[in-house]
Amino acid sequence: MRAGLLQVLLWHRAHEPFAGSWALPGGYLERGETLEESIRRQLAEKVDVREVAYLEQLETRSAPDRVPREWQLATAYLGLVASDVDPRVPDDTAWHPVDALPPLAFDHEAIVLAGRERLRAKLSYTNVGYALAPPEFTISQLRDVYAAALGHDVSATNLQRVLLRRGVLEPTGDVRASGPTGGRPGALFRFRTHALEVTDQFAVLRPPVLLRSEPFPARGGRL
Amino acid sequence: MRAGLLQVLLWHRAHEPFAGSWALPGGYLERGETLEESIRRQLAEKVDVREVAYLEQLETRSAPDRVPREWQLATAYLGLVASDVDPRVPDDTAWHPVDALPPLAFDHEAIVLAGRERLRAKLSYTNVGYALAPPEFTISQLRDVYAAALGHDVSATNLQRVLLRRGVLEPTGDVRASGPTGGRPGALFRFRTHALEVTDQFAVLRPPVLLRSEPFPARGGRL
DNA sequence: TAAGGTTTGCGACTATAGGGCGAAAACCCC
DNA sequence: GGGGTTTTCGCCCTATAGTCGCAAACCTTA
Repeated sequence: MRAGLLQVLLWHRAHEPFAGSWALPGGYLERGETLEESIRRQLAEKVDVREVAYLEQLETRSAPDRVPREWQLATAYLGLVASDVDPRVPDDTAWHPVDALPPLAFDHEAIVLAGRERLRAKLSYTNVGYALAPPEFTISQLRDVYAAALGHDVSATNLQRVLLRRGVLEPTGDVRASGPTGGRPGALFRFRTHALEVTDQFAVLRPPVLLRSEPFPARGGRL
Repeated sequence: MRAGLLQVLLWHRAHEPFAGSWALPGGYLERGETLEESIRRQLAEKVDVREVAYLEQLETRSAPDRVPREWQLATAYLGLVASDVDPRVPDDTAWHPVDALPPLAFDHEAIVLAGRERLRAKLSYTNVGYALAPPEFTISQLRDVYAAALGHDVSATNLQRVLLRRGVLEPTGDVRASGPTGGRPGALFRFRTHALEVTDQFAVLRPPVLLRSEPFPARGGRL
């Protein structure tokens, strides 16, 4: 996430198959390694990205023809890097806006799109935003992050109200030092926790409320 | 799903490791096979279940110690069988209520619980119900199915209103022939489609409504 | 120091989806 | 026809969130 756009880190493939096209970074699992450990290792070793704030398994893809003349399964992960960190990446890799992908190798385009959908959904009902935003931020900054990820405008008023009511954000008490182009400085917020939390409220068809203790709190001796 | 309870089909293991305990049905992937094809094959061949109305990949588990003295990955799937079908299963397999699981082999307990959570979540914002319910049903029957899967009481009134408004259910026009213990016969409904559909309304932070054509539809020349 | 421009904060209003409840309707059995 | 049971339906209430507009706070420039 940079330059106001949601971006993916891609490798430029030098060898067949798909020499010349772009692909998601990845590699083979080593013995005794967890999938997640492997992902983190590949990211660190191969593209020197260590600041992955969130990592989630997407899907294991098994179509027999996904790799030409080979039978190969791949497990895709979604990894998020905050908008304020800018890891130096090797020459053969580059960030690409998700909205304007070059031709991708294998089934990687489907994977990227699936990842974007997953991210968009989770932004709605979890606090994953913590993985995209800087440690502290104004609501406007956060709005830009959400807008980039969601792909449409977001109302700062609404964003603030929703995330505050859910207890996802908390004010730091500070105010941003200097506005970018003048204007009232914004209050700073942070995500209350940097671990994934799900907003329960989306469980429709909720369990009935039974013990409503004190159904009618003493209302002043009406009888 | 039978007897008003959410149930899982389990194998009784005859050999080590975990001889004597129960396990999820499964097996090895064959060359050139898709994971989903493999699952369907295993279910058909080994436990003779062919009526899987819904199949969804859960997660690929890779902990190195999940299988003793071996390194083995497994991809778990969630499969749903409608409450009215009762496949005959071999002697070494049986349905178990998810709420009262026997000790399970490997990491299968975690998988079952993950599957239940996934199901519960998807019942809220998709039409997966079609995979659990009979082709036609009264709201009460559907309520029982939902209650079993969700693990808590469900209001028939509410269920009907919600699913009708979402356009998930449609009335067949018929009425159930004979009530079980007398009482008013219920109207019959069916799921409008038996393919997965997601209720969009849960995307909070929706895109702003721009072109509100006809903001104030001709209200009778009030100046 | 005052005016103008810009951004942020916040409250008021509205819309809508869902939950709870109770009365009426439709059936069975006696 | 009366009593019991289940279903249906309407009404009311709440919670969540989308929209709007004005006031507040800051900067720059005259």
